[in-house]
Amino acid sequence: MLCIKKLYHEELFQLALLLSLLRLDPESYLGLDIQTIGVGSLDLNNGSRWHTDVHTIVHRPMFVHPKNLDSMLLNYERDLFEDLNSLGRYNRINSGLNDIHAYLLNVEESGRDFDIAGPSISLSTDPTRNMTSPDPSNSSQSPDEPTNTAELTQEDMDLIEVLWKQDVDLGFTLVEPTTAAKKAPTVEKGSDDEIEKLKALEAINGSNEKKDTKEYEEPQDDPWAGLPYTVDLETGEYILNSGSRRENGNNGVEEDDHLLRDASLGLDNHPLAGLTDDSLGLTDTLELENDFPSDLLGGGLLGSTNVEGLLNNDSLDLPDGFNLEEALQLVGLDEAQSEETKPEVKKEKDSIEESTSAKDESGITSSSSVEVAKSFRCEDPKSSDMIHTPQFHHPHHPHHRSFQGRMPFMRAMSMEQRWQDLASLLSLPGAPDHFAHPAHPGYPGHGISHSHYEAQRNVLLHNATLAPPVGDLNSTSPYHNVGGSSNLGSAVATSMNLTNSSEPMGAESGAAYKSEPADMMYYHTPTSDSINQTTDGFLSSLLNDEDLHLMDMAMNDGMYTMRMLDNGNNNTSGPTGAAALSGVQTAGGTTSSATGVTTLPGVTDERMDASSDSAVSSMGSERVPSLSDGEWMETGSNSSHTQADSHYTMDYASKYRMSYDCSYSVSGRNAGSPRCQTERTMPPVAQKKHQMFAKRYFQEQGTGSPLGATAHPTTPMKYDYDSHTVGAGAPGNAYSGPIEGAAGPQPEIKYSCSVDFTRHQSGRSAVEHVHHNHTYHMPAESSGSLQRPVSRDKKVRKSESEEHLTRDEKRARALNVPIPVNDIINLPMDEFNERLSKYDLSEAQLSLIRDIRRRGKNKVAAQNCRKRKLDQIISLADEVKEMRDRKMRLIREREFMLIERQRVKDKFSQLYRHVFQSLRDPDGNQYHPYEYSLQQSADGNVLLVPRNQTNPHHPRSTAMEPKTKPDPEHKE
DNA sequence: GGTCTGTGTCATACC
DNA sequence: GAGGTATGACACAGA
Repeated sequence: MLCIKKLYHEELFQLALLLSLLRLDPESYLGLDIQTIGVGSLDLNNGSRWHTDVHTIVHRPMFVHPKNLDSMLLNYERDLFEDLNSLGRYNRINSGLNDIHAYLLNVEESGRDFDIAGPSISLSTDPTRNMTSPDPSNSSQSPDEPTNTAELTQEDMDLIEVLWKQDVDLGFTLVEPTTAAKKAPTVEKGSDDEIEKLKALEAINGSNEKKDTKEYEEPQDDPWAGLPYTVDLETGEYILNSGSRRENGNNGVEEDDHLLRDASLGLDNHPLAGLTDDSLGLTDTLELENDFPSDLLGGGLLGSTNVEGLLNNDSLDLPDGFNLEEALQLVGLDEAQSEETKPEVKKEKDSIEESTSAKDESGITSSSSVEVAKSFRCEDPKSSDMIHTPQFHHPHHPHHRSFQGRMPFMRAMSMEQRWQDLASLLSLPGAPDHFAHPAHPGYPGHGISHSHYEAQRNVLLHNATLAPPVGDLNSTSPYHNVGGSSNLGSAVATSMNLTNSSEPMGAESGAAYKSEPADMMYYHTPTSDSINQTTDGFLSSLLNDEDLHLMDMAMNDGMYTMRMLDNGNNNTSGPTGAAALSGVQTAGGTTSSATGVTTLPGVTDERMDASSDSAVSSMGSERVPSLSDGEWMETGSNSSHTQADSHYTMDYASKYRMSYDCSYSVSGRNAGSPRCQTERTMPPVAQKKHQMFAKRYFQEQGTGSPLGATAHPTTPMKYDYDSHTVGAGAPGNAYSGPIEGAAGPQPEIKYSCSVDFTRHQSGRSAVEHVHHNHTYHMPAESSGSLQRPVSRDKKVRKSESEEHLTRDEKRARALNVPIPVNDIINLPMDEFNERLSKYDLSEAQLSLIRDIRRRGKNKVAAQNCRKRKLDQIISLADEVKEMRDRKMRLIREREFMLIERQRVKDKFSQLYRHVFQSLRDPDGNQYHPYEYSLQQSADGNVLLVPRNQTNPHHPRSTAMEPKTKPDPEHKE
């Protein structure tokens, strides 16, 4: 309760300063003040007393020169919040208020009515002068404004005198002359030097407490928080207001002093060292009673450097020498680190900070007339910090955290609320009815709060040895809803939840959080054809907007484009996808359809399916110009290339789509791809056998048979093309079919008629499949009139086509190799040998044929290999991104856990102090924190272990008197 | 003219 | 061992 008083006085003091500065009538403000600050907990006997008390205190600043009030206020605030030792200095500054504390306590304990004169006495040793010597500057006040000092002097003087005497009679230690003297001048003179005098006073007090402050390891921590104490005005020492206080005398005071100082010391020595943050908002007694988280707090899970190192390490435990960033840069993920990792967290912080700042600012600037508030906020950065009290809750701001340490939550909240109150107050400065706080219409004021407080106090006082818990401070005010560390944790949790929940749509954090949906989209898009087809741009946008930004930039034109193309082609592999095909596929398909050869759906499907391979299709697309120019297609190389591509496509598709595409996609993005799904439908038959089967099947089926075979989507197309061309062209007629067909269903077929070699080749494919023994010279003649138009075009381009001949094709032409290069390359071995056996080939020819076949095979293999590499890179990039996202999630979780740990630490520290301070030796004295510490044994008992006792498991072995406390009481 | 990219080819290893 | 495949390395052409 006294702590509340302390805060209360602190609040009042500043509030009074503000009121004085604003020329407000303290008398009219009193009720408002009481309700605003919620001093119901301060109600000793009845509310009216506090009114008077407030009145008295409020008048104190009136002795300050009004001209200096502003600067004084700033200095005061600065002293309060700037210095890390603000608490100690604050105590010094407010020693006069502490005097009031002492007086109030004395009065309260004495059982007599609390009266106004007591505090007045503490404020000034020369009340007469206070009353009779109003500050000259007060004359500058508006004559309409009430003269507060006059009121005080008129009414209070007598009371002061009487109570002074009463205090003396009751044994209350009067204000030390020096203490009074250091207040009196400030109050009396009201000169321009008041600021300096305040400083001097601080210095004086500082010298008096130098001994004490130097022992504070963390002075910002108020060791007296939550303790009933008074300030010995003679010695300046803090006197614990316990039942043994008077008995112990100065020894007790010193004991308490040490104890309180050790409140942080003990914690420092405790596994929770460093946790001296005395956040009053945390002290919810009920929560404390359910918590003794030493194990948790001492656990190294969160604090382990392993985790930190792991999280901070971008290498992700990659092998030595592996530069992830370099690798990421290669795949375009490098910059994502800087854009998503740090900025993300930073943005998250900043967003909260900005929101809180905006909130505070809005609350402050709600009244434009609050000049003081503005100057406060603008001129004094500390004040600005003070205004941003909600930021203290944010764990991401170390300075805020530290600030939080030296600024109790209640106080912080009070400051903010005070501003708001003042803002509201200034809106109706002259309003007669101030007793209902305009800004808090629903605020109950004394009654409820008081009763609440009383209830808790009574409960707590059941244990006479227990000091009033710090935590019940919050019970009387709504502040605990705002400033508690639990709220801190919850706020963070809320923040986390918000950020998590808003990840897909978050603006700031979205940059990082969107990545997960993006991942989902990205990884899961292949599960749907429609998505693949329609979300190409969507994916790109997502990727661009998020973590994949750079990756997308790096890959969208390459890898992803290929992938999209792959998907697109794959999507077009269906019956309806023919229109989407372009280049060779489209040409072939349209040609086929244009020829009216409606028996080619399978063919079209095959070709499309054959082109479904991304790498091949892209390459095939690139080949389109060459294919379309006819010259390239005209020669055997054309057919060779086409079939090579087709073969490659088919080969790759048939072999890798299942075995590679699905298996290599580590990230699983292709797991559900239609391609793989389609591929899965394919029986895992050996490709070579499959191809052979296909070819033989067509051969066996004859010209008309391929339709059925080609209609099967999984049928290899390597030779289907030739087969269907035969079948499509003219079943049963090797020459009248695709080759000589007027419509020329296939480009190569159309062009193949014009050139002898090509004719042989094209005719070969048709003839040989059917008759197995048709010279490639025949097709030209046998092509008949149907082939003439085409052959004319081909002849025109003949010279051009020769330029596009591959080396092998040229060599083959030079050596008059009777077998088309395409066949040389793509024919199965047995058939290839069969073909070879049909010709009487020279050694050079045979060698060339075998080299051509080898190179052709190798070329396809190289293409497949490259595509495989590309896909592997993409997969790795996806994995890297996934890992990065996971890392970010873990970092966020870790931050959250750290915040939670800090919150629990705070609770524990308070609990520790609470329990330790409640312990009494047989004589009723408190244990010295320097000498004892609370530790928990393995069996759960809380032990009071001497500090020189390092082993907590054998506390009784020491010379000191370790005490085992039952858990129900002390584990709380 | 240098660089980059795509492609073909060779050599090699492996199946 | 032959054939096919995979892959690194190199060369070349084109942008």
